[in-house]
Amino acid sequence: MTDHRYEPHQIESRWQTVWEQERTWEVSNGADGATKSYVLEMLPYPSGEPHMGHLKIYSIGDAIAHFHRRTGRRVLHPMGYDAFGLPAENHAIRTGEHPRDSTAASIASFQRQFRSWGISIDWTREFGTHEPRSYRWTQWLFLRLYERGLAYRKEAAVNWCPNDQTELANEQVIDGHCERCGFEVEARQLEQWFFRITDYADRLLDDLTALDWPSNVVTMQRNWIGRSEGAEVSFSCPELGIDFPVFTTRPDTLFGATFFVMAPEHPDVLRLSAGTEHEAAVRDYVNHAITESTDARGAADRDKTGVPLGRTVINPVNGERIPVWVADYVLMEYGTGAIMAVPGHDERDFDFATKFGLPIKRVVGGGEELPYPGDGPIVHSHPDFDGLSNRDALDKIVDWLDQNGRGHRSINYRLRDWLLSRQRYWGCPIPVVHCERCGTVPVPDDELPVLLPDVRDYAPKGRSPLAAAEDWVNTRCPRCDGPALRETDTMDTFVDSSWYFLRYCDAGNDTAAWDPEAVRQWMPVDQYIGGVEHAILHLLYARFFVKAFADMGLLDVEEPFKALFTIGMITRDGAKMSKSKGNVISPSTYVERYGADTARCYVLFIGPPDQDADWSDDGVEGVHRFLSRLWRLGEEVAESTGQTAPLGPLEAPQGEDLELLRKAHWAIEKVTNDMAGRFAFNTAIAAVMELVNECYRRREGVQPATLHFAVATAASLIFPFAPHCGAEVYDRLTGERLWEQPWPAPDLDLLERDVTEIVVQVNGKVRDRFEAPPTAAREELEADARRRPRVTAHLDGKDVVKVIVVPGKLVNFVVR
RNA sequence: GCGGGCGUGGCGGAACUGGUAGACGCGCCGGGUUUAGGUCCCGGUGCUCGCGAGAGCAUGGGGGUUCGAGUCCCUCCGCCCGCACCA
Repeated sequence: MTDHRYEPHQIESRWQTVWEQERTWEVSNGADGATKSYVLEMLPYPSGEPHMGHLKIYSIGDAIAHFHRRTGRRVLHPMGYDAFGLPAENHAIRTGEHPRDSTAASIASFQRQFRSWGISIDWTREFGTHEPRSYRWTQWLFLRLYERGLAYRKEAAVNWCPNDQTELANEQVIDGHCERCGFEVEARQLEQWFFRITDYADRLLDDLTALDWPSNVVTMQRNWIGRSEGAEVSFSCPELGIDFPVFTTRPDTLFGATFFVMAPEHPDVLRLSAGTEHEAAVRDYVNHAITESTDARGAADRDKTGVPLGRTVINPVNGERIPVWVADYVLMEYGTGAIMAVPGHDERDFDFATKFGLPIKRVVGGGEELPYPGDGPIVHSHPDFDGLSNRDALDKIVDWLDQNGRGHRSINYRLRDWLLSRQRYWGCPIPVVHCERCGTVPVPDDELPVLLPDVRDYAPKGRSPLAAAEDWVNTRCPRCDGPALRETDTMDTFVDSSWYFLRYCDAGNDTAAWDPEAVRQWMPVDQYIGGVEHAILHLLYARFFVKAFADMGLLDVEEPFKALFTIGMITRDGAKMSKSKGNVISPSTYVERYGADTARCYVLFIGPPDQDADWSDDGVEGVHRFLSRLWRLGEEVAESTGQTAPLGPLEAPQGEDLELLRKAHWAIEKVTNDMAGRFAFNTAIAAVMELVNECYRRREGVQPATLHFAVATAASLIFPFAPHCGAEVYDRLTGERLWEQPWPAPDLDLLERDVTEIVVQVNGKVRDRFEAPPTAAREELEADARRRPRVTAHLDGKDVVKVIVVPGKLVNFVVR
């Protein structure tokens, strides 16, 4: 063995310099006929330094990018930063450091580390979402959505985080608490900007079927959109001359409605109770309900509360008068903010009726007890429907309602419009002004970007910190030139991340967000990679943007991410890494100690990439040992064969040569399948380990050309995971640049064996094994198997009832 | 409550359509190289019984289908994730 040591830092910096100087990973927009592949990992939020999750996600993406390149595709693999957002702003509030400065420092650290990891990025397309050259187009796109009526303003009860002093989208409220700081969220009424994502509910739902996404993510999106088919039915209140429509998925149970409930926020609640003996009680109840936290109100297991309004409404199907109540289990945001209550067939209505002594009526047969939510024949309803299955009755009842003008088919969604305004500093300014005379006026395209002004105080005080920048706020109306005020809200950072992948296609464009031709070339993203925590928000918003832009003629794809892969977390000692637990380890520690190739290979080798995996320092050592072995083998073979010459194949290899060649081709096939068919990087690396082990075991017994081929193959196969080490070994052996070599193809003829191992079972238990030609006939195999001494021992004195022969595999004797 | 996933040696994990359970790595045991330690190289290593050939038991528990089940079906237990009064 040579006394050379594997020195990853020298090797890695050498190849990184080559790639940087030769701009190896840059790709132009000029099509050259090769199939394109857009490989994208979710862009990082630059805060502090990259962590293990970053190492994992970019190691995965890079492996895929390399594999796609070497299998003949033109690969776009860009990088950028989701640079606006709360952590940088909170840091500014604490320290006074401008978010721009802390963000720049963090970005520099990410850039340094990505380079030290050797990730194959086209750096010419890099940008941060906080740069004016980038958010100029975020604003431009906002205005296009505004023109189409897809961005609008309305006053709404919003989720307000009293700690962060900002409102939150529904998606950012977790169990009634702020997603970021954990504070309990309150309700507030504010004028807010929304995107009309609900217009796209059906398309967002329907197009899920065409996506190659993990099924749990598809299910989560489907549930989030929450499409329900049913009917809208009008209940009238003749005293006040108002009709109250309700949405129901169960119009078949209309005859079982025994009361009617309105949400506390319903605009007619106070009017209905006015003048009744319940007026004061209703007012108290509503005030209490509205100020209560969404957390407490949302709990499904909480006791039902409510008060009667002292009014009745008429059930359109039977003319019955049923009492109206107000109760907080009815939500204003869903349906019409009022429901018909059918306690016999709905658990919530049943609980309410039981608590307040309201009548409970069965109108669908089946089930032992009420409430019964299942199917069955209609009973106690109307002669026209009684006896029908409830499903048939449902259609007939809706038809009847429709003909009589009392209702119609209807669809409701759980999905709400996307609230995008934030009373925050570090975000993209919303490019509109408010003019006393003209109202809301968009800033003209040629005045973009509306630059984020500098302020002294970042702390929110119930309004955006931008409101303090008076010189900036006071402006002229673009329409009438009168005095006007700038919008001081900034955009949710999800707006930035909903289109960044389009900008990569044409990142340098300063006359348009993108050239449609450039986007046509690269979109959709062929493989998107990211954390499952973005399964709903980011992925749904990005899909909405792409559909909206497609409708405007800006794009010709309808879906941004053709395939999605979600990665599992890296834990330590079984727990999520966090500062408070003190169990954080950083990638740089390991890159410095073992080199980037070891760190990258290890995060892939640790287990299936979509599962959580626990970090182990001993495991890192093992991977480092493997790369060292591969490298030393390369040195040894290069020295003994005289280096820099690809050796020709052996003619008619035999014995150990044949065995090692077979192992090499077996590894090629295995790694190729693991890369192409699935994301089994762990077993792919294991296969290369097997090949290297085989090289060591057989290196004394094979011809130099055989060993040379096997080692070069190992280098070639490890390249997507450990590019520096792979390139180095391959270069030593052949003088060629590995990334320019096509991915190896297995010689399947060589893999065909002239004997296969046959397993012999007796009653399903393995008793012996022997070798036979794969073409051996069943009778022959059975006879051979029967002759094996270890088999006869188990057959003696017993009846062979049946013999199963699977040619090329096994013989099973069934005995009694 | 509803929806989805998972459960395999001392540990991380392999096992593609039912057909040799435990690839690969860690750890451990033994041998070699070395003045020694480390490195490195070779071999062994699921559990129980047995000197041994070997036998029995093993993929969370129980049951089933099958010549044959980690894999399919039923059931129970445990853990994880998502949604959670959406009418």
